[in-house]
Amino acid sequence: MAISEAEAVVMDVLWGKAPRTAEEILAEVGPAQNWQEGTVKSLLNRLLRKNAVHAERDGRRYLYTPLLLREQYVQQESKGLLDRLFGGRVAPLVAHFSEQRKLSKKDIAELRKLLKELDDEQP
Amino acid sequence: MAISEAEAVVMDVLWGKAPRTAEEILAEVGPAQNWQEGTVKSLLNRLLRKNAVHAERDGRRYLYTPLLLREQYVQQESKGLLDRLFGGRVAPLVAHFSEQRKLSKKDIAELRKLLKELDDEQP
DNA sequence: CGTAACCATTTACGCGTGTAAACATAATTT
DNA sequence: AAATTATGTTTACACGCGTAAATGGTTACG
Repeated sequence: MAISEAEAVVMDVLWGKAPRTAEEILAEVGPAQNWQEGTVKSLLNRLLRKNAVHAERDGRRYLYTPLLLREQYVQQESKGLLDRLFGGRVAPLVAHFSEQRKLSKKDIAELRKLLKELDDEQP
Repeated sequence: MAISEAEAVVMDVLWGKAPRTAEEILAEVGPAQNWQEGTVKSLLNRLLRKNAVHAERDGRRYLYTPLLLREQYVQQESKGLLDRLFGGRVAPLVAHFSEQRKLSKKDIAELRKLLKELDDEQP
């Protein structure tokens, strides 16, 4: 089953550094998110049930490690959006942002570089 | 309030051609989606409540027209994903697909053309 | 040892969603 | 006019989500 947005916030912490305790996760995410302890615990339990994280006992507490990889998650999410909105193709997405003037100088420079690299790979 | 995925399917029909009756929408979307009549009606009502469509009486039925524009919706959705997963920037998204080898020849060609056009615009 | 502190697990609750069945009402057909 | 059809509106219901309170079980401290 897919992980929800709130759950993804917790995953993000674990992707940043793992393993972590619930307390550490709360410390990193609680203030910004305005979450209580119970909220983080619930999310962790749901992630456990979804096999997105693994918990290992460490004394009286648990250490949580991500099982779902960030790459996998990003892949699913982006592919979903691409399929739903752009016929599964990347160029129309970029065109969309281009039309909205949402491409920064930096984006454009990086895209150029990327295309050049693709050239070099496949001579 | 944001429109849901099922609601977006209905919007898609209306974006394709409007105005439309509920029956026409069902005809276009029912088979693929395995939806009954009631389902489409419910979704239309929720879209009405969210001010995403407008309904105009036409004899005994209604003609539905989109109020929310496809552009707006696509913008919201893509920006959301970009912000959540790629720090709000387009290039990393493209890089991601590039790494996953999900860029088609056609994509690459189109991206090239797009970048060239950007060049020409801003000489 | 009894009790407080610390963690985790269970339970809760309102809300949106997906999916319709029921119901209401006006128009058409018999 | 009665029955049927067409169409929209209301109600339903299970499920996931966001958010947390309540409960339960250990360890630590007085």
